[in-house]
Amino acid sequence: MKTGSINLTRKHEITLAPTAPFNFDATFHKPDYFPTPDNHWEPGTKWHTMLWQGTHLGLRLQNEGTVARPRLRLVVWAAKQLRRDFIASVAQELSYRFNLQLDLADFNKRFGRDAQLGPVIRKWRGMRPMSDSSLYEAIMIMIVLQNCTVRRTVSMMRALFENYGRLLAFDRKELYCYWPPSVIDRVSEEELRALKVGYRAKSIKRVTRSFAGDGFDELALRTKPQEEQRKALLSLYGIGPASVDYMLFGLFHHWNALGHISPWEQKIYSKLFFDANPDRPVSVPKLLALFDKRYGEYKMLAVHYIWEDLFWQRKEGGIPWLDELIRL
DNA sequence: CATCAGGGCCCTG
DNA sequence: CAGGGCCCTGAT
Repeated sequence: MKTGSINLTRKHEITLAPTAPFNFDATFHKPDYFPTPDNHWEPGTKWHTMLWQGTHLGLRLQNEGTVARPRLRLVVWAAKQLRRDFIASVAQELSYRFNLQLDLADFNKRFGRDAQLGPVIRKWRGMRPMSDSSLYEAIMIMIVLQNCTVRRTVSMMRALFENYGRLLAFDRKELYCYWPPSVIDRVSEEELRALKVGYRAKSIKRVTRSFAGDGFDELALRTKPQEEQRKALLSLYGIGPASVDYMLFGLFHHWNALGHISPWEQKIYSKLFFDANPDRPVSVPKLLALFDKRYGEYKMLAVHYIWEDLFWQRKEGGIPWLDELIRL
C-alpha cells in the first residue's frame, strides 16, 4: 500500500500582509499541539503540506517583518506549474486558517490591564489561534487523541500517514501530506484496525464516509451560525463535545468556545487560576464560571493565551509540576 | 503476571 | 443523565 514520495519541483512565491500586531512564531508554532509529520517549525520559518483542491502542495512561510510591521513570504511548491488564481486561493485559505486578518485591538485593549492576562498579552502580542489542517484532517486528529496517551496518538497518526498519505519532497524536506477522504473510504475497517487504532477505526470510517460521500462541506459550514456548526459537528460519529469545542475555536474562530474541560485540563486550570493542588482540582463548573465572568465572549481566546504561554515556558526550561500532568 | 486508566464517545437503562 | 464498554499501551 505504501507509495513513493512525490518530488515537488515547481516553486511559486508571493508576499502576504497580516494585520498588525502579528507574532509569527507564537502563531505558527503551538508547543502544546502534538507533533505530526506534516509540518515543521523553526524560529521564523514554518513548513507544512497541504492537499488543496486535489493538488499536493509543499508550503514554506517565512517571517520577513516584525510584530508591529508584519510581512510574510509564502513559497508554494507543486509537481506542476500552478495558475495565478490557484495560488491566490491557497493564500486566501491560509489567511483564513492562520487568522492573518484578525483584528486583536479590542481583545488587547479589554484585557491589557487584567492582572493575569495582561502580562501574557504583552509577551505574546499578536499571537493568533490557528489550524494547519482542513476540517476533515483536524477530525482525524481529534479521533486519534481520544482516550489515549500522546505517544500512542503519535504512533497512530504516523501509521495513517505512512499507509494513506503521500510523502512530499520539497525545499530539501520530506513531509507527509494528508489523504483525501476517498482513500480511506475504500479501506475496510479491519485494515484500519490492523494499524492499531482500535475502536477508533469505526469512527474514522464513518466520518470519512460523511466527507467522501455525504457532502459534509467545510467551506459552507464556515458561513453558518455557531450553534448550527456545533450541531453539524456533533452529528459526526465519534465526535463529541470535547472535540467540537476544540474545532469551534481552532477552525471556526469562535473565541468563546469553551464549554467542556477534561480531567487533565481541569488539573492544569486549577493550578493556573486558583493555585490549587492538582490532586484536589477546582470543580469544572467553578472554573467555567470564572472564565465566563472574567473573559466573557473572549474566554477561550484568553485561556489560549495563558495556556500557550505556559507551554512555551515548559519548552524553554521547565514547569516541573506540569510535566507530571501531561502523559507522554 | 494482572489490573488499570488514559488529552472521549456511544449506547443503554 | 449516569455508567459501562471500547482498542491498545505503559505504569504499577
